[in-house]
Amino acid sequence: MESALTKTRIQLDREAWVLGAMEILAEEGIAGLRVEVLAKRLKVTKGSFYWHFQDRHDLLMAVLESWKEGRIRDIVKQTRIHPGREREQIQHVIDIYSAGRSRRGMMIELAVRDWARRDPEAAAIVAEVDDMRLRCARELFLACGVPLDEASSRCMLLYAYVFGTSLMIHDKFDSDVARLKRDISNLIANSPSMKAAPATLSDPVEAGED
Amino acid sequence: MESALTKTRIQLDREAWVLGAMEILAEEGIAGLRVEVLAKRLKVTKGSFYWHFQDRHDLLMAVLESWKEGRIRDIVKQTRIHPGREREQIQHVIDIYSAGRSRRGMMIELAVRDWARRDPEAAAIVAEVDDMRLRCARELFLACGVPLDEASSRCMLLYAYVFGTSLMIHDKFDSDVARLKRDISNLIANSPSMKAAPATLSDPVEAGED
DNA sequence: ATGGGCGCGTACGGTAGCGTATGGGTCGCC
DNA sequence: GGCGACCCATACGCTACCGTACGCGCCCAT
Repeated sequence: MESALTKTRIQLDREAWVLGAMEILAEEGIAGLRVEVLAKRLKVTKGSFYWHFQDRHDLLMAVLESWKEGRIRDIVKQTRIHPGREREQIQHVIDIYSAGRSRRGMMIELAVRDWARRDPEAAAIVAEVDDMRLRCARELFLACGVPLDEASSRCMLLYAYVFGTSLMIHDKFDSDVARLKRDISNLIANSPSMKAAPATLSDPVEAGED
Repeated sequence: MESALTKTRIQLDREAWVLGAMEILAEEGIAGLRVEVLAKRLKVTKGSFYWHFQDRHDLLMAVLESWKEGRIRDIVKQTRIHPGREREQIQHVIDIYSAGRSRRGMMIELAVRDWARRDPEAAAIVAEVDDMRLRCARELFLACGVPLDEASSRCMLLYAYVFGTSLMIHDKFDSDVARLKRDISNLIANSPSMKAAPATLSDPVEAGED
């Protein structure tokens, strides 16, 4: 057992460092992710850091990998075909991000994408995640009876919207935000070629941290 | 007149510094906008900088102001009502950003928005610009005969899309990018309540640097 | 011609951050 | 009970950057 004096100071492993790094990434962006700052947050010194990681770049790659795996795990969970509930699942994907829900997740998402604009390694990861998400979401549209081309367009619009809306500040613009979000959701997901009636959001499909 | 020896080394003024700052902002983001780096790019030392600006914050505020004015000038130009050409103007607003055109403008746009996520002063500027753009774009929809609520939803979707799509990396996803962009543009701008036939992009409405 | 302000260079102190060197403490295990 | 392996602290050199102090040349007006 750990000595009684160490209290909560359990040994840190790589995963703990990566988790801490995600916190900072969400709050400060990639530029604010500094090893001495991270160490301070974890109540240790960087002597510890350089035991677990070769250098800062090593940490950043671990962060990218961890992020990628989490995103892919979430998206396959959210888009696993539940016959008859596809429309509902599409709605759920839109809501997860575009609603204020999961603010932290979106902050990390935006930080990683900003990072990817200047770092080819981050860009490669984002490309993978985007491709995975788009293909998975398209399957949902296809399962609803939407033609391939239209399905591609709609899920592309879907993701561009959820990321883009998180970049905007439109407090003053509209009085009825709920209506706005509902209308936009319909513009994205309501195809005339869809068989089922538009879903009005019943019980959540599955609870993802995403 | 300037001495013949100074050649191109015209005296720097605030505007020249702000223009240089915009360049760096586009390439490196707000975190990379350092006064010594900027001075080096302008072939002077920071001794000059601190003559024109009180400190780094002073420069950043000037950059924000300059950006705001440019964005507002562009949007009012692009959305000044040309009777009968409103649909075309909407299309133009979409194309300006979502097409690869004006990459530099979008880089600055994204850099400022990333900046605004952590800086209240930048956030206030972005809020102003967003509000202006949304209202101007809505006027175009209204002029096409689209009802108010729907016009609000569509122009909100429009801007969220153009910013969001610039954050994504979807090279592998679709083979026919042109069709994709055209389809999405139609999803955003083609309302059943619009009187005119869908525009197919004739001559450019007006050439804005935006 | 000359004095003063404008525009910039030089030099300095201070902080933050990266990576390294090295030593020490705490386990498990024989 | 001693020996590694593991985990971390301390201390150091180095670079980048901020902001300040100060000095110097140039131009314009008197």
